[in-house]
Amino acid sequence: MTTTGQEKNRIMVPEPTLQRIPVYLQLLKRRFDNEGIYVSSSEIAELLDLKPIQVRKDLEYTNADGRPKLGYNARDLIKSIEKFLGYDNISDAFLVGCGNMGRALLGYSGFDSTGIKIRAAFDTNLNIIGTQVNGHKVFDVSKFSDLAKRLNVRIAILTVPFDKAQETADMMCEAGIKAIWNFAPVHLKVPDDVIVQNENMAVSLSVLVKKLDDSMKG
Amino acid sequence: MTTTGQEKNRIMVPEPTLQRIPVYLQLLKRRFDNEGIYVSSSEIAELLDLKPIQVRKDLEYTNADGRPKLGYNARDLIKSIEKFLGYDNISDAFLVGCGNMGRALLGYSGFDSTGIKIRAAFDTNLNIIGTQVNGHKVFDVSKFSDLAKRLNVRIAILTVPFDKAQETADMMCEAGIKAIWNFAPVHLKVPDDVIVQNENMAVSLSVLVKKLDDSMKG
DNA sequence: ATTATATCGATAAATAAATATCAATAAAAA
DNA sequence: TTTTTATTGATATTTATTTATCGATATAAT
Repeated sequence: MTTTGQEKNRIMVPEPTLQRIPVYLQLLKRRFDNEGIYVSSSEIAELLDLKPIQVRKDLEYTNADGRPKLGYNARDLIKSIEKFLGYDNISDAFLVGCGNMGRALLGYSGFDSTGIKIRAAFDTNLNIIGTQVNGHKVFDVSKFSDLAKRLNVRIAILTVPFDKAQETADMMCEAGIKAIWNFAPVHLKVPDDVIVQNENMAVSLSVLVKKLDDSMKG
Repeated sequence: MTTTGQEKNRIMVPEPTLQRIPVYLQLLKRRFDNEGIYVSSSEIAELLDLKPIQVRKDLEYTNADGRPKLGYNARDLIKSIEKFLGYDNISDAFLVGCGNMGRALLGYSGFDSTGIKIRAAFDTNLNIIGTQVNGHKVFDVSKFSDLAKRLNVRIAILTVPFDKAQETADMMCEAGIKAIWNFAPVHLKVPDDVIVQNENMAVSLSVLVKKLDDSMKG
């Protein structure tokens, strides 16, 4: 019998909740990260256009501890969420594919707070191998496996063209990668113990265009 | 009484379905776009790790017409989905913020198929105003409103730093923009008739890290 | 011509997620 | 001190989404 990856006696967090929790964290760090500040579910809800009940229910999963009449101590809440998200275990990541999207991610500073550090970048293009891209050294893809194993890297960012995506993913999995952040517009086939998070830009844009289309017609 | 934007007597499409439909289209165009080819819900499901029933139910919303024993005519199915997604009405978009992410999107070729065309880019940086970035002319942001109104542009891509995001969104809404694709890690406050699609990279990465963390511990 | 088979599509059931209700509680106000 | 108020958090309800069942049907095999 195969499980879907979740253990039985572990608290199951709904996917929508899981996606909202980092948003709460971003907000809290930006606007409430001061000594002794309290923040209520209704304040958070107001700022994010959600309902207070939903915020409260989501925060329960992080073991946040609120106080009647006051709300949550913001500092404590931030700590609860960070613990929940596993930010204590800072992880290294490798990026493969230094095209437009790869370069953008290498230059993005917003990941520091997520406990992730892009350690190295890889490509097949001889013209950029050996150079630095946004402060990251670029290696030949053939070195990926060795380095990943040596440094025990578990997270990979996949930003290669779509027709190279599956073979790159295969290579990553063989190198011991357990989580792939996939920007190629392709559904990757990976072993059961590998997690894939898709970032399919064309799909997002399609959804937006469809909603606009509906709202114009409706 | 305010509605949430959906009309009463229009068929309501579940959000998860809406997000899967463009994925089907990508797959079909890439692998089944040939004369007379039939494709079944089970084939599609197999390729995307979904269940046939779900695929069939999703496709029903597009008015796809399947045939027992054979499945769907691929060409017809593609047409159904494209019609559903509103690809007939090709739209222009403006992009504001030519940093790393903005440049990546300006260089991304995968949007052509979604019926969207980035017509111009905008920035505040005098060094790049007037230049070309990935084949797109960069204008001063102060020109956005005029041009948007003149060309009747309804879609905007927001790739400015987070602390400029809300004011940029405000400017866009005043210029008549009705759909914002937001890459800033901020929840935007916009009028009810404006659609926002968030692409919050740090959030996605957090979710991935959390899932990895769980799968290691579990 | 008949039978077996693979599929769709309608309806029903099960599961997951969002929302509502309300008792308990701690702070603030009277 | 007592009352009012805003809030959490437990439980219950409602709504949304996924999954199952099964009759109808068109093709292919016998």
